Amino acid sequence: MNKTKLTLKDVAEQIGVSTATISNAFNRPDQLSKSKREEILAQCKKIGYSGPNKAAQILRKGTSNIVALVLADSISYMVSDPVASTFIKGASSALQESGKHLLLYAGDSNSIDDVVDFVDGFICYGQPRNVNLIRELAASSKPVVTVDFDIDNKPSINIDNEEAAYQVASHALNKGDSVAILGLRLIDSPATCRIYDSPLIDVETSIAHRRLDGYLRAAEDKNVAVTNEAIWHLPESDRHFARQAAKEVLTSSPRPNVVLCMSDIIALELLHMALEMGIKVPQELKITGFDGIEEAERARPSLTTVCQSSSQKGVEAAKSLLDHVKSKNTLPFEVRLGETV
Amino acid sequence: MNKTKLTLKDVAEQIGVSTATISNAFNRPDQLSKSKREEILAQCKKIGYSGPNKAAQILRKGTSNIVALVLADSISYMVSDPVASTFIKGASSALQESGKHLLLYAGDSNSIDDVVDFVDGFICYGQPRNVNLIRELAASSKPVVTVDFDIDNKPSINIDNEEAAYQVASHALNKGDSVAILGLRLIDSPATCRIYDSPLIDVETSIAHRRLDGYLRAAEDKNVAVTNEAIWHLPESDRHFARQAAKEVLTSSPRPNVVLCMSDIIALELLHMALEMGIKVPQELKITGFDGIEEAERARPSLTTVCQSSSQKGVEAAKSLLDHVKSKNTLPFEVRLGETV
DNA sequence: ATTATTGAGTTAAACGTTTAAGAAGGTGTT
DNA sequence: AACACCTTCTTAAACGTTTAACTCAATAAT
Repeated sequence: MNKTKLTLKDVAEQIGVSTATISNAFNRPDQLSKSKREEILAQCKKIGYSGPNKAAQILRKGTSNIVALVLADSISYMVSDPVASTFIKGASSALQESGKHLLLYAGDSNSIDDVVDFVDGFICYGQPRNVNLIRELAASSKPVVTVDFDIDNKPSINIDNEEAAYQVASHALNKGDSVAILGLRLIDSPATCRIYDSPLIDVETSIAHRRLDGYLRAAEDKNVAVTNEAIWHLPESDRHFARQAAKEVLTSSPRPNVVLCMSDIIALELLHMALEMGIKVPQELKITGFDGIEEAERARPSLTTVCQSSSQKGVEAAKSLLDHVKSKNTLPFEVRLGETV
Repeated sequence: MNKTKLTLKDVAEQIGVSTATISNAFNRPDQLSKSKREEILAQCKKIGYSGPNKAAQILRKGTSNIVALVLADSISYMVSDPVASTFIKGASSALQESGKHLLLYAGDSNSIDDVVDFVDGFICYGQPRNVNLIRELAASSKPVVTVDFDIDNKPSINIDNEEAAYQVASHALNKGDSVAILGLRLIDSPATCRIYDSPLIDVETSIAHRRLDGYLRAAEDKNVAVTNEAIWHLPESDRHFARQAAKEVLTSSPRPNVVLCMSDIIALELLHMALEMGIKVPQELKITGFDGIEEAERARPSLTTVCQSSSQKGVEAAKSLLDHVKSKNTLPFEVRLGETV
């Protein structure tokens, strides 16, 4: 309740020891006799000194216990997307266990240099709109781990998207012969559209392209032709974008009998619209999703999809950052056969 | 690309001016001739100095541009709850506009003192498990704004929960005569249960109690008796807790024909279970929710509920913090009549 | 009895800035 | 010509810690 905040120096004077001793009492118990330490700590409590100022510690120690979570999109989007928010869950709980704090950072802002000086590391989640921004981080001396994309050989957490896409597509294509693909962020367009011959973006780093590769390999294996007119681009895994794409796909003629969707959100929206239109699933239309969110399992008919544990990804990302493990980390996935194929 | 990070001092020496001048070039353009400033900035860019170290700035200036969002529950829960995550959306976008960063802080951890030294302020969202922790913050010199609860006369963002509850309950009670209430965090129990005569918690601060007051006033006005056996406590607005409570309510005899739920998540779960059991809504059972989430509008029959804008709450909370507005801020709400009453 | 070794604490130099106060020179007023 | 007044820049003291290097006894080893 004092007017001005107590400093370590004040406290040292009052107790009658050096500042180093106070500091050690809080940070390095081995540098001190046990009795003195306890005495000091007790005195501090009495005086009302709650420990060394963190801002000063950050400067002096060069470490803050703060980890930045750099999200590809706006925080808005990320927090509403079940996959992303589950990831945040996992990451935050793992970090919290290690006493780290989580700074939420939206990749669509450009003030990352505001924090790079004091943050302990970066977890970069999801294909960023601006790859260069991440490259900048990677060039800093701070540890970086990427999730759901790959960059500059930094440690990264991912599943084998190509193989997962291949497997789930293969199931659907067993019983279908004309296919459409609802893809995610394949080209540079803010709206839902067919990709036609627009140039694909971020082909080396993005999981969307790994999934596309898998779909196409499956199609090839089954001798199903896929033209660019059967491939849609959605700028985000969002209900509204999905709804529009679903409408376009379902009203296109000839209507495909297999639709491969790069997220469950998209697939579910397609499923609902198909049912509204009286299309029988899976008899007339086979649908696959991606991610394995809860809602996909609850849906009727239940969705066929690739299950991956977003929260585990979060945990692994945090661990990887904290342990400075430099290796690539490929997590397992599982195809869940629902009633939509 | 230098081995060791450049400091402002290094740069000053290289350019041949004082450190103050460099600092002013970055922070106080008015202290400098325009030409000199531009020259310095250009030189800095060339040398590879990206600006004053933020950790040092935080210590010296005593401000960090970081705002802590203190969540009542675990980050896990908050991020999955549509209401909370929408709030985070709003808050984060408003903060971002002002160049502030968002530190996510889970109220169930106890390391708040780790950040109190350098954070610029606190937004406290939702009735905290540990009110004393928030009191501690309130006692610090940093600005605090609370949302969805009230403490120590700090600025707070809220709707008139009592009135809102009263209004929505009144609609339902027009056509019903026996009532149950599915409440949120009314007593100190980690499980779903009737409250019977357990002592209510946080009666002065919690919105759950304001809502309960509203429900009870409405019931009184309609001459409907409400015993404590008709009031359930749920520890969280979670599907699983809701499911259990729904089951208990729907199988209790006599079964109430009005159920007032303190969140849409709870109400929706009740609705689904009722439909599964073949109970006709609203003919045999009237249901009201609270919050006005998207899913409530999409449901069939659509939910009757109190609509409040969580994202606007977020924006207002951020503004209130940034502008140091000390006044209480009561936001509007709106009762949306769905097909469930 | 001398020399190492250890334990407990202190001294003082960082960490990288910001900013009040001051100096030097130029411009305008009387 | 003397004075006040800007403008532009510099000096140096904070901001609140941590930690390597040092001192001083006391204990152990030879």
